[in-house]
Amino acid sequence: MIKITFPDGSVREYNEGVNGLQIAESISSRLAQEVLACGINGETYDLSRPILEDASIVLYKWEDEQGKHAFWHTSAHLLAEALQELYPGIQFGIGPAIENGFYYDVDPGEATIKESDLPVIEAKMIELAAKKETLVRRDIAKADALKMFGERGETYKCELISELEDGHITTYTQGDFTDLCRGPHLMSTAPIKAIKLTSVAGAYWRGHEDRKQLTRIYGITFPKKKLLDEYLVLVEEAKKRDHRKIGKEMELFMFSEMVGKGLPMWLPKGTALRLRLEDFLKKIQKRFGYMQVMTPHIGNKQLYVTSGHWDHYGKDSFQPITTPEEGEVYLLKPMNCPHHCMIYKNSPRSYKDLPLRYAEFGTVYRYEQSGELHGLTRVRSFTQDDAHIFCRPDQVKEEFLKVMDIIQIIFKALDFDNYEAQISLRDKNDTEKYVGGDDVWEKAEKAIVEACEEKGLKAKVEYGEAAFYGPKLDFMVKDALGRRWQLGTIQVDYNLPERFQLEYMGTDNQKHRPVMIHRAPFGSMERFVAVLIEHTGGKFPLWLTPDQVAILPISEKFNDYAMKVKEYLDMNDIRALVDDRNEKIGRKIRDNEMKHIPYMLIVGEKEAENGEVSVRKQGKGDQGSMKFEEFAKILNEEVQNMINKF
RNA sequence: GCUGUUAUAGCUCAGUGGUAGAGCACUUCCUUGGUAAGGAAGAGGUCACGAGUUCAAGUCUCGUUAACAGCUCCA
Repeated sequence: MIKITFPDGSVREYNEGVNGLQIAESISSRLAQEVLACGINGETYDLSRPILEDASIVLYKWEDEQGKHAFWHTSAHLLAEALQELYPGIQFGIGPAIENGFYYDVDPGEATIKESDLPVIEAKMIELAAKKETLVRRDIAKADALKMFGERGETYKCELISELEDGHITTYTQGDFTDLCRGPHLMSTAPIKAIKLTSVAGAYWRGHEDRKQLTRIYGITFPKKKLLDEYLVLVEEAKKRDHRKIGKEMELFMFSEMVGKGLPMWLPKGTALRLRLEDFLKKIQKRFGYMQVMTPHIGNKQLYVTSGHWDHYGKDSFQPITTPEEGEVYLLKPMNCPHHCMIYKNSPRSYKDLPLRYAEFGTVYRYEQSGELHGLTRVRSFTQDDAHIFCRPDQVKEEFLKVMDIIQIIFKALDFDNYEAQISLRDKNDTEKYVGGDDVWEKAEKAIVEACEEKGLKAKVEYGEAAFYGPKLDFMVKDALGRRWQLGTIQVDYNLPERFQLEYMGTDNQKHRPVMIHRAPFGSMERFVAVLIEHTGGKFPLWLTPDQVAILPISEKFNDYAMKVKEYLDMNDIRALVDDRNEKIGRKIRDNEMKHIPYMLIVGEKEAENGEVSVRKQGKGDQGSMKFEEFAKILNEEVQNMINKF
């Protein structure tokens, strides 16, 4: 007998070799129907896998991440089984469960799999799932695995097997399909009731651009059709928050083929929004001792040769600008740091001057690969809310912590509470990619890790994600569809000061090298506004929104009074518009609600006589009447209260 | 850059080889109203661009450009 401990602490005894399903059955038949996988001593097991020793158990259902994971992993195998039938000779790469569903990377040889083929594959999956085939787990010796997959011509699988340790290799079989797989899986394909293959795309084998591109098929499955329908509605809802769609509807920004791809233009309303954000950050930066600077949009090529950027990105950048002068070469600036280094160098610095914090909303130009461009989140010209802090080595941590404070203030002010922090360090096996010695890298990496610890910030460490000149701390936020985007970033850099020979005079009357911190709390104005749009669905906070007030005359007779109110609001720094269309009031309310305008002022005979406005709050309806001067005062107070919190 | 998809009126979209369509938006007229869509009329398109097939192309083929999903990349 073995002892099984349940999550509530209770202990039951079972025969050795009992499995998760039998344990579930011993509790209730309902549970046995719903359970998908189980956790044994923290490791997820198949329900049919025997338990051989005392263990703690957690039974996972659909509601649990582990349950969904097993469900989708088995779905990936079901997809593969269907593909094997429909495309004889097809080769398989990997097919994991992901955050929402699963995918399988396949090499269909001569055939191509197109989006229009997906319904056929779906139908085959449904047909196979209806057979309720059980999944059988087998241990297999490495040599046998290589032989078995080798005979089938599965070169991708063989490559994977060759890297595995003998004695730890398992396969799963359902029906005629056997896959190299660690599991865990459902007991059978029976629970898979609703299937949607969502897209087909290319994906490089093992993520390497220089290896073969396989065909990746994405899908999602559910135990009930109703859940699939709900999921599809959710996705549709999320698409309505797409910043590209809202940006067009609200006239915030545009693109033009004539101007060029990836080159956004800010329309008046979008500009109003962006300028507010910039003012907001400038105010905070002033408090933290920053000084604004401005630099040109181009720089001499030599500047970037010195910084090292030419070596790293020259070929993949907008190409050099030549002039009528022979041999004179400029580059469109892809970052602001070299310019700021030159500002630092403009005069001799003393240890007493440091830290120096130069800030600039600097527009930069990067030739991103065409397939990478994406709305405002990935563009070829964008404005960084950039700053470079030049400090003494003993000031690095303190300065780093202060930048973290600024980022926290901003994220809090705009309700970005679901961010993830990522510490991006260098890949120690590929030092070619980086400039600078191990000692400075270690110092810089240590500074970031310590700063995060000190702040109690839970950050995920990613190796190989550092910039070529230094490690960084990035703040990632998800968009409407769950894609992660890097917004705020802080980077510690010992290298550029070296390359530009930056110096300051120390207390010892000797020259020393300052440390540079690069930071951009928004990341870029473009990307930040994009994510902000998707988070708010276009319902921006009152202090930020382009149009704060819409004045709606009951009839054309009151247009003059409405204009008078608007003029007063204009004078009081309130952004208002008059809807003077020849429409009924109900219509004007509807249209302006849909434009996400926070306040509507309805004016008719009563209001015009008394110098009043009838106030209507977005989504909240009629709020009663008041003098328009009073409304202006209240609105300005509301804005002031919001801003004072920052 | 790569794989797949798409491009028709300002916007959302229908149009499967034979005269270019709808709803919304827009303009004009009627209506002058009280808290989420009043009525009528009108204007608006080199069907992304360029070749080709065909008696005939928005529709089929090829190329280009741009956009969308994903991969790769992201100073």
